Amino acid sequence: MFLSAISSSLMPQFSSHLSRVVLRVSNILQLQQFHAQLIQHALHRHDYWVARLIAFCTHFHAPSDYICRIFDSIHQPGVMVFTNMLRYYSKCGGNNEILMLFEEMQNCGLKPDACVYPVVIKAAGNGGVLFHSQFVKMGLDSGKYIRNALLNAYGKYGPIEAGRLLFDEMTERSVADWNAIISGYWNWGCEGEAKRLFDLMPDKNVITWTTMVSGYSKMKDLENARSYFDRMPEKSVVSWNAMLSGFAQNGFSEEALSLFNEMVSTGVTPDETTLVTVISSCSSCGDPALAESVVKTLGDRGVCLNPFAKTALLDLYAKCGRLEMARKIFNELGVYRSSVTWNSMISAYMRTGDIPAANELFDQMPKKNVVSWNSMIAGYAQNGQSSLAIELFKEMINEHIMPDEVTMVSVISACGHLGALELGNWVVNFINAHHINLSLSGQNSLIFMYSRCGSMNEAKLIFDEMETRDVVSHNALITGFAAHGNGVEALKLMQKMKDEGIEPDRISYIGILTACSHSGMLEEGRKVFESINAPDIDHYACIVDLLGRVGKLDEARKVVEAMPVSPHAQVYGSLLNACRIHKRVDLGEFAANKLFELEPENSGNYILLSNMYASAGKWKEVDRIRELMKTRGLMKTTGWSWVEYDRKIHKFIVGDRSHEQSDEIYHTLAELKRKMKAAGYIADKSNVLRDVEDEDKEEMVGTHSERLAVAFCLLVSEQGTVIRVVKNLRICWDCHTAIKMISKLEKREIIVRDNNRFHHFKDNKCSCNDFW
DNA sequence: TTAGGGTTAG
Repeated sequence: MFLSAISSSLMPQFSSHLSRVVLRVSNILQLQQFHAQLIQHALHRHDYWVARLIAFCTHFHAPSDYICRIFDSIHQPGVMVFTNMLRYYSKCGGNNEILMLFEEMQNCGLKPDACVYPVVIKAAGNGGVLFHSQFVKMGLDSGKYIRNALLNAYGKYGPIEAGRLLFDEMTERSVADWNAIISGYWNWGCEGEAKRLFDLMPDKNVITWTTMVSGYSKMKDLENARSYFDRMPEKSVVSWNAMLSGFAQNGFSEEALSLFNEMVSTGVTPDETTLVTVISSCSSCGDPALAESVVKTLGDRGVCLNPFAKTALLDLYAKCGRLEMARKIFNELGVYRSSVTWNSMISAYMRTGDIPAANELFDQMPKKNVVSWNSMIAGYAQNGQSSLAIELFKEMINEHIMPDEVTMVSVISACGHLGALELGNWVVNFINAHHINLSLSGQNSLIFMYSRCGSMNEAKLIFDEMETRDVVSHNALITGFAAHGNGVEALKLMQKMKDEGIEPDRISYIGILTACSHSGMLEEGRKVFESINAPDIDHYACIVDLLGRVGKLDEARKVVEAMPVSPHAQVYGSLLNACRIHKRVDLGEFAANKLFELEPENSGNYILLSNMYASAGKWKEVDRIRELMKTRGLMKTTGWSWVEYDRKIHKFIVGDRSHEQSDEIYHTLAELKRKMKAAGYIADKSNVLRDVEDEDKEEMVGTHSERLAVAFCLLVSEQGTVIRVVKNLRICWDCHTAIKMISKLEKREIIVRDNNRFHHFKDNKCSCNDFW
């Protein structure tokens, strides 16, 4: 029957025989027999028959190299062969091949069939609309399918207004045209116009309704999505899938699973896409057993796992900690791995902290996309490798991969962890220059970054300018106030968030209590602590710290002894620190002994105790602790000190001479020493200079690297500017004294970060109110 | 031979 449409001039002499063969082709084997017949009759280069052959290949999913061989064997393909090749590539998503073939076809002087244009427009992506004016000139713009393809291109890539103009000009509009423009409006977030056209549309079909469901889902308006879904005159499996993914992608995985049950009990047969969404929902619920049972049940009904579903399953196993199962699927997928498969496996390794394995896959990955880079950058950041995260971000830019908001959240957060403000500011400029829009989580990360870098004014500015704020936004700012010892602002913010109807969570309370503690606000802190519904162990650590810092050491000890849960190291750490400040050796020894039981390997605790003895002038005890550390093999653990300068992080360690400006740094240090001597800072009980001369002791108190960092800052910074010493600068007693003196000698303000806390040194004074 | 649904990163 289909042969009757072919003009007789194209019919070769054996056509009647072949037509019988053609009619019998119903699988790939018969297709090959048909091919053999063509060769036998020397028709394997004839345009019409080869075109038929390619159409069969497309229909029966013949391997691509088989089809390419057929195409390549024709020296001068005609319009029909080209057309069917284009259709083949259209079916398997070979957009580049379509554009190349289309060009080749024109170069050969062949006039493409009108049916080719919609395929080419679709394949051209955002370039599809460029054909529009060409079609107008050629008089092709009245073609039904061409106009629909153009409408789709405008809907997907914009400008949507141009699509609307085309739509309005049309005298006859098909259902597909209406659907295309409505879908286009959803794509551009124009809910009002999408709804208006939906209401105006005369004959809506199931696709129209489904477009509305997925449109509202994408706008996170699940109430309306569900309402349209419930009102649909008929539902297809795609409609169910749209509603399912609406729930799944907006974090309502349990609702998705219950809708899936409803779908099955209604008698709708799920397809492979359903399976993908359901597996992903099981993954969010942390329920691999459910996913396995669904896979099995649907498998029994003939629904199989396509590469999408297999990737979803891989991700499920990865997230449930079954890495070997995930890797097995990854290996089995072979050529069917997509970039999503690779990315999922990379982040699986990063999640378990296996950076080398993630790195290996990243290097092997054939086509990296922005998510691949984001997975790596976030992975580094989450594994405490902030500097490497930033290095990778720079590499990404060098490779001309455009970062998105997700990239920036990781990078901003990495800058925050490093306390690298200059770098942070550069990142903010980058975001502005490239018009990267920051959502709530992006703005929250900015507040975190500025707070960690000590720029509270900037942090507040971001906070104040935000349209909506959540508990994380408030916590980021409260934690910043806490680090700066600003209890008043922290308490104000707590009240403000309550007024806005946002209930403080455990993190908020830790921040507020810390702020009170660093400001010496005993009564306010007590009140807050008493108001917490069920204070946890960290809240206890905060109140112990507060009581200890203000000198209520016995009360602090009573709280520790009366705690409903057994205290962790942080609780005893706070107590020991308080004992150091107030020189309460007896209680300090009690706390230290508890700490040595809980964390025998943590050299910081020994240093804290040693510093307590030092502040009390008990030098014999200081030496005893040093010996203890030596016998326990804890002398090697010396931290790096990091300084941010000119958007680079400079690292220093004890006895370090690896820095390229080492000579100048040591020279500056010696100069400082000379100035201090001249200013009379020699013979007092401070061990500042003693440490500089005694390498052994330096290692114990770990201040040499810090002083190198300070010397570096002095070296590179302009007179009078703020010096920013970042990360790992544990300010022990002598270092604190040293920086105070430096600030006076050099007449500058020095800002030093001590873990989460900032110290502003100016004119031999420090902003903190500890009793140093 | 047109229009609706899918997996990954913060």
